[in-house]
Amino acid sequence: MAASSIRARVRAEMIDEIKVVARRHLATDGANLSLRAVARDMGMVSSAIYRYFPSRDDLLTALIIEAYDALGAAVEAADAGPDRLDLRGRWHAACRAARDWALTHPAEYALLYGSPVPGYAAPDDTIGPAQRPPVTLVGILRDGLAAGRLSPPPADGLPGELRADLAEIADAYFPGVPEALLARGMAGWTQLFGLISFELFGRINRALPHRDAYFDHQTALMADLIGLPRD
Amino acid sequence: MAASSIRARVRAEMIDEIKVVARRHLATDGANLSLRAVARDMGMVSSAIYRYFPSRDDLLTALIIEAYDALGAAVEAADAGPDRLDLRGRWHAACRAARDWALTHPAEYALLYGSPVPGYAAPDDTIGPAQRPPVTLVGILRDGLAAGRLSPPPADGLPGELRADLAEIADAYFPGVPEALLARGMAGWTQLFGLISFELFGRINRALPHRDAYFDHQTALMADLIGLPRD
DNA sequence: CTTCGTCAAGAGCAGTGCTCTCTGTTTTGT
DNA sequence: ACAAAACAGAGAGCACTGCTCTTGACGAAG
Repeated sequence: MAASSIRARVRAEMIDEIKVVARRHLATDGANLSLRAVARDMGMVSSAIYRYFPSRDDLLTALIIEAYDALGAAVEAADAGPDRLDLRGRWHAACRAARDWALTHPAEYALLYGSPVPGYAAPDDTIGPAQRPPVTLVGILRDGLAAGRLSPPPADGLPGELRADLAEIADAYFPGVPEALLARGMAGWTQLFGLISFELFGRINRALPHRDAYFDHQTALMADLIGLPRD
Repeated sequence: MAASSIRARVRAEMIDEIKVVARRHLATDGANLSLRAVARDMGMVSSAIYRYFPSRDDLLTALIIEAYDALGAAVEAADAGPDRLDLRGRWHAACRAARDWALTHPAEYALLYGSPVPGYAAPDDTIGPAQRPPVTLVGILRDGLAAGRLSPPPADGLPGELRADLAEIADAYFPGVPEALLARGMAGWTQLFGLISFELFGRINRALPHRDAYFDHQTALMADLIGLPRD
């Protein structure tokens, strides 16, 4: 058993090293990760990698899950910083953390939120980690509502079918959050994703050198839309 | 000269057919376009393609430019439908047109707004067509401002440096549009892009079957943020 | 009628993911 | 303790990719 675990430990270390090298390749060479190049860097032959990952897609999936978790952890840690009642402070901290992580890990961000690879379908293991950032954001709204520092927006503009969809999501992840507020929270999350993607994928105007200020202003606009108090 | 132009015409038709076949491959097989497969479909050998396009990236660039123009034309046509003073009608029409185009041309949309290919840098020819949708959207705000149906938002929250950046963009594309309003317009454009990307790239909640209603509600929220009158 | 530019084909290079077979080592069951 | 089974890595090979270079044929221009 102890002898078995030494083999298992070597194997686990091998898997880790493959992921580290693969992540390095991802950062330098971009999204088209080459198994052979990873193997070359490790002094192995390409077919040996298949002892540890059944296919290239499985290696990518492992990297994706870890990236989701890293992003989620960064956002959660930032949200945990300010006072619980400082809703705007938490909002900005969480948004900035997501952007900072994306800017320091552009290739991994592209892996998560870029165009999906045609043949590749993200397995179910990814959906849990993927939801950590939006759950954190809407959590800020939930806390604000509970503390009475946030009034739910009018729900009159919501069609019934959409309201039912949103209620289902709220039941699963955010019990007690009214549908209209949830919709606004999702709008904030969509905007955050759009802002980061525009900046990272280079579609943003070149004539916008002060990107930090632009980002902060746009996230503040969304905080206004959601109704976070200024205090 | 006439004989020369017959040769040139055949050449132009050849280029067109390559692009048509390539677009078909793009739609079925996804983003990794294979030159050899295109050549095979045309009954040619792969090296013959290089008579017409110096590289695969150049072929992709041609497709990208045409896709930008198609999307831009769709958005502009939709915007031209409603009465000029029906700002909200124009806004929704333009947003829906962008989404419809993306849903019917997912691979081309991914080419435009997905993760950039590592080695590939979009040439300058693309930035003109790429700006047609946002120019159209902000044009709605400009018209509303000129007609007095839209009041510019307060500019007190804008840092000076950001204000200068926005003023430069406004001078180049939207003369007369105040900085704070331009920022809101860009927020709307970012949100539109984020909404479409989330839906198309599958990151949207599976538990949201009524996507049309969701999309309309989210774009209406942005119209509220911008200050488009309800009437 | 010859010359020259264009076109398509073919071979070939370096690279890719992946499979299969072979050898050597390590762990496991008796 | 020893044989059996599992595992790790190497190597060859398949089908595919983008791209280059050379060769031969054809049509337009002088």
